[in-house]
Amino acid sequence: MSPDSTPKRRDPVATRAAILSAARKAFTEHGYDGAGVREIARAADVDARLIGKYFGSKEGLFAEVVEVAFEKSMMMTPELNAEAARALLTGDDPHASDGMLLTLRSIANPRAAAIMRASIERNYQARLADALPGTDATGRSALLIAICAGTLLNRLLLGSTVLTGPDAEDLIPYLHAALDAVAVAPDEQVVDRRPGGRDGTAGPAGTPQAAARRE
Amino acid sequence: MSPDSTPKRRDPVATRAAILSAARKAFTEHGYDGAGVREIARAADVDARLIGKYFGSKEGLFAEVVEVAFEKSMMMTPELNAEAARALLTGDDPHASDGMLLTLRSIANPRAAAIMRASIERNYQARLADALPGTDATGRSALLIAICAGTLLNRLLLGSTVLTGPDAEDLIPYLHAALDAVAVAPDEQVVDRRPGGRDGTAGPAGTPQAAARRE
DNA sequence: ACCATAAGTCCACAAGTGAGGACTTAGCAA
DNA sequence: TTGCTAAGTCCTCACTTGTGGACTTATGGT
Repeated sequence: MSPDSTPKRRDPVATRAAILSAARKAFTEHGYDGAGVREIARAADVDARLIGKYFGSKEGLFAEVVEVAFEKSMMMTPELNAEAARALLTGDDPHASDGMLLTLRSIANPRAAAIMRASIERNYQARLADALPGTDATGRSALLIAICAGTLLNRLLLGSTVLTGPDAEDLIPYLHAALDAVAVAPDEQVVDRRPGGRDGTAGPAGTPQAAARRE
Repeated sequence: MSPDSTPKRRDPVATRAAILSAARKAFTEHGYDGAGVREIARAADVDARLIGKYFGSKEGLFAEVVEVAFEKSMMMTPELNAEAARALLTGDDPHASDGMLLTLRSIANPRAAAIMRASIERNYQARLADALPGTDATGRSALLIAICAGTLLNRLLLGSTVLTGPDAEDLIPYLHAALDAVAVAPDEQVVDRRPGGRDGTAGPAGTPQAAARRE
């Protein structure tokens, strides 16, 4: 991009930030193994050797990227399950699922997986567990993460035809119900699920089956 | 392994099978990008060039591996959700989830993803949808696959501490409920969920919350 | 003004990748 | 027994990977 005419201004913090930003993009797009240091350096308009200078190694750079990857990630609470289900199945915001995509595309590499596990449990799963009422909060939050990850995997990475097609909207209530089955405090769940209870996709639970399937 | 003393017996079908078997193992263990043709050839005790001869390319070999990867995969029906939840969270059978592992570890590569999507929708998701009562069977089967994939991902690949620990058993009912929320015909679901209905992990649904959470 | 520190650059290495051409030779049909 | 097809082997190519050493030069403190 920049011709070698100007020998490049020296700005350590800007350089570091540029590398970090380019790395975040490259890793979420191509995964840990798929993204090369040269490619990242080129995108950051920086010499490749600087990655080693600033972050020690590719692995060190990855660890720092992962650490901030889940910051912009959408947060989930039991009350937001309806919106979460919709976002997971129709998702438009390109940055909401960046952390998940980064994880899914880098999961094949065991070292990357270890780095991500630690960071996720500390920065994301813990917050999620705090928002969950009832027992087994940590385990249930892990389950919620699993459901979200699996849905995004099937839709965005595998490219499932049903989930990418227009009929994906019809599945929102089912995904919503599945999320509620794990997230919502069990006693509330039972009450709301009664036929004649709250309808459609609103509120916790509410399996919208009453109308459909009545042949 | 075999010293070059004997120049190797010629047996095309056995050679082909050996390559296929070694490739299946390598791909499920290290993913598409992580497994090299030389490594596969060495494991099959075969010259690397033969892979090109028999399968055209690494991609061709992968496609054939994927085609049979979900054969031994455990099948799911709404009635088996309890066992499925247990298997997903405590899973011992190393071959039951081979197809899923292969998928999860190769998903970062777009070409591999395209191959897998086609094969999964044709060989696995279709069968699963046939077993689902009610509407949106295809979409719901995609959702079920997503939940299973996400759980295995979090437990086996990411290495979630809760899911790998001994407390994972406590989560079976929650996962069971989530699966039922998608798989079981909605009307049956509501009936069974009533407190005082069927208990524990048995039968469809049955969120086992009655005992827990009563402070 | 000077100079030491460190930011940025260039070249190189060793190892690995997937793929293909040219060759030897085993196995089977005549 | 003689060929001929194809199975198996060897070597090579062109390329990419992450990392490191040695270098130049801008920058800020004195």
